[in-house]
Amino acid sequence: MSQTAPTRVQARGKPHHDTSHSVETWVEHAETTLAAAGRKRGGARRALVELLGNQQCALTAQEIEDALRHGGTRRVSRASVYRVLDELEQLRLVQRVGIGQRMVRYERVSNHAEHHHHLVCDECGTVIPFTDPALERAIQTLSRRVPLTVSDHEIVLHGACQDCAA
Amino acid sequence: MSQTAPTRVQARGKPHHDTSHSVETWVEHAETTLAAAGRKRGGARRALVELLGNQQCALTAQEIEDALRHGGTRRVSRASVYRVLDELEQLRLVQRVGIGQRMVRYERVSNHAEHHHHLVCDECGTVIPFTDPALERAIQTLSRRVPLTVSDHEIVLHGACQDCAA
DNA sequence: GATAAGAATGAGATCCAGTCTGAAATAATG
DNA sequence: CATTATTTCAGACTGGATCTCATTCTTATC
Repeated sequence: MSQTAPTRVQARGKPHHDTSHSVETWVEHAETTLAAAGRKRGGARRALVELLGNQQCALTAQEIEDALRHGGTRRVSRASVYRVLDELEQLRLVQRVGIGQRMVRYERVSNHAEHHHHLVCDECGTVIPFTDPALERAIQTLSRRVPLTVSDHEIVLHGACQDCAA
Repeated sequence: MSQTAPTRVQARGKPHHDTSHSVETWVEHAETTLAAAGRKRGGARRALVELLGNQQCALTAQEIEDALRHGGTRRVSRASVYRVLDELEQLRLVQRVGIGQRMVRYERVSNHAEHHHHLVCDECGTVIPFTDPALERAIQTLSRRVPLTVSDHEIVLHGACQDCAA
């Protein structure tokens, strides 16, 4: 199991994750895919893609709207946030994460190396990403036996984080 | 992997699952727990407990309200549905299931033998329960290594069901 | 670089699952 | 059956998400 820091909106600028081994970053991939789908390049969508590209973990629409407003980037209307998120989801660039909280969260679809799941503290709501190869193998095996053409999976562990359990 | 029928609101009457090996049914356990918590026995709560006891899988609040209205049982107000669901969740008799759809779903907390997870068809929204011991073992092992006191977990496989994939 | 066609965006109305409130009904107890 | 606390109901309200449509921006073409 490897694990990174709790969810927080990343500042703009260079992505914090290591992309040196990738042929293209998620942002590049997203823009290519969008272009291939015949989309024009508006400012709102570009700002959103850039923001999502810098995130380590899932954000709510609210967090995205606030981050864009206060982050120095252009302000983006709520309608655009949801519309763009839907488009990106359609193109499999972004996925919804249903973490049991009230609000839906969104995060970019990662390449295999970055694929992760979530730990959720039911006390304070903190979301922590983790990865576990053994779990992924179990899911792979299971997916073949199931009466569903599996395209995706989601795993959430609920409990009390170290601060709240203390 | 074992698997049961797609989610559907079960008719009232005898529970469809096999309880012959249990010392007490979930409904009995729920009523005992409720009584121990000093609760009186109102009609709305009793109707809800009975309905949930007959379900194989998670329902939305809407489905519960409709099932009670049309199922011959007494009508129960929306406020009561949510209130009772909250109480039952508090007492660990019911758990929320965040399946990625808009609405939250609720299902009774099962004994170990009945513990299951969900397959969701992203086309038609059908929810199918499944169980997988290997997956549970992987989760068990993982839970010990994680910076969270794990109390629960949730696994959802997304994809296209046999009807929709065809 | 002007122009036209259509895509992208914003502001605000609208929807709806879920929550809250206050009054009325019901259950437990003596 | 009277008392008292719990339970329930109807309906108002909240807030995240969606929809509408007028306006602005992109891009293709000239």
